Amino acid sequence: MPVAELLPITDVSAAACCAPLTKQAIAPSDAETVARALKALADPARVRIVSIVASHVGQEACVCDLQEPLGLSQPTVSHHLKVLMEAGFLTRSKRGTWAYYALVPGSLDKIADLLRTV
Amino acid sequence: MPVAELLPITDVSAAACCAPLTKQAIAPSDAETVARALKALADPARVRIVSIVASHVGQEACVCDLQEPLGLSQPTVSHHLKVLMEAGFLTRSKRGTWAYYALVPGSLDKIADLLRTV
DNA sequence: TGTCTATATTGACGAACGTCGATGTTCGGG
DNA sequence: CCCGAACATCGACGTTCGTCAATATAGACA
Repeated sequence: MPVAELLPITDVSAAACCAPLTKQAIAPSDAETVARALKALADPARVRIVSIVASHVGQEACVCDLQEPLGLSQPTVSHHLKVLMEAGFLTRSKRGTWAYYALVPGSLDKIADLLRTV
Repeated sequence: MPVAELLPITDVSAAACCAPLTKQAIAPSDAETVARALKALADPARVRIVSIVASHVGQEACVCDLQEPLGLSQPTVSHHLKVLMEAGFLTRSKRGTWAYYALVPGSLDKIADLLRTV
């Protein structure tokens, strides 16, 4: 995903307080993408979920692995898992009655790299 | 800041679905710290502010540099700047009538590193 | 002193968020 | 075929968030 894109740079002739640029700022649409990913992680419970999942072998865990350490109700845990899935940090694979959530490899590094280049 | 800390690991004798651990998960208090920092960046306008500030020479810009490209009212811009300051991503230095906001060196790398180790 | 300019603060409002209880759904075992 | 277990979805509630108009503050300059 390209981070530094075209940005409609308005004429810089005006104010006296404005310093010159050294590079292009992030494009608004890319900013929204980054913000959406960060928002998915910007919750203590979800940070812990990602960490707990990553701590298990194979980097996957079922809901029953999460509910007790988090101290949250089962619907709330499922809600957070859904948010993390839709943001691309977790995948779900149902085996029998259990639903196993796995960390998407490189997803955390990807957003971390984006942060560095912002 | 230590990321992998002691975590009250409950007895793992119970369920059949639970996979073993390979490391300790993040401590709840650290998760809250990470989440608080991410929440400060989890907004399109604030991502753009950080990017625009970082794009200027010396990695600093005044409010007048931000208001027009963001397309937000001046109070809203000031509000976002305050949030980013309190989260430790920006500093403020007033020179004359203008307020210059500068990127705190390494603050983005710090949170990026935290994300990798979560 | 008084005015103008740049920025901060306040108060208000609608939208989004985190949480829960209740209910729905799906699967395995008797 | 029915029951129980694991998980998802729904509906509701209180809180937080992003935004703005109005107002306050602080500095530059005449």
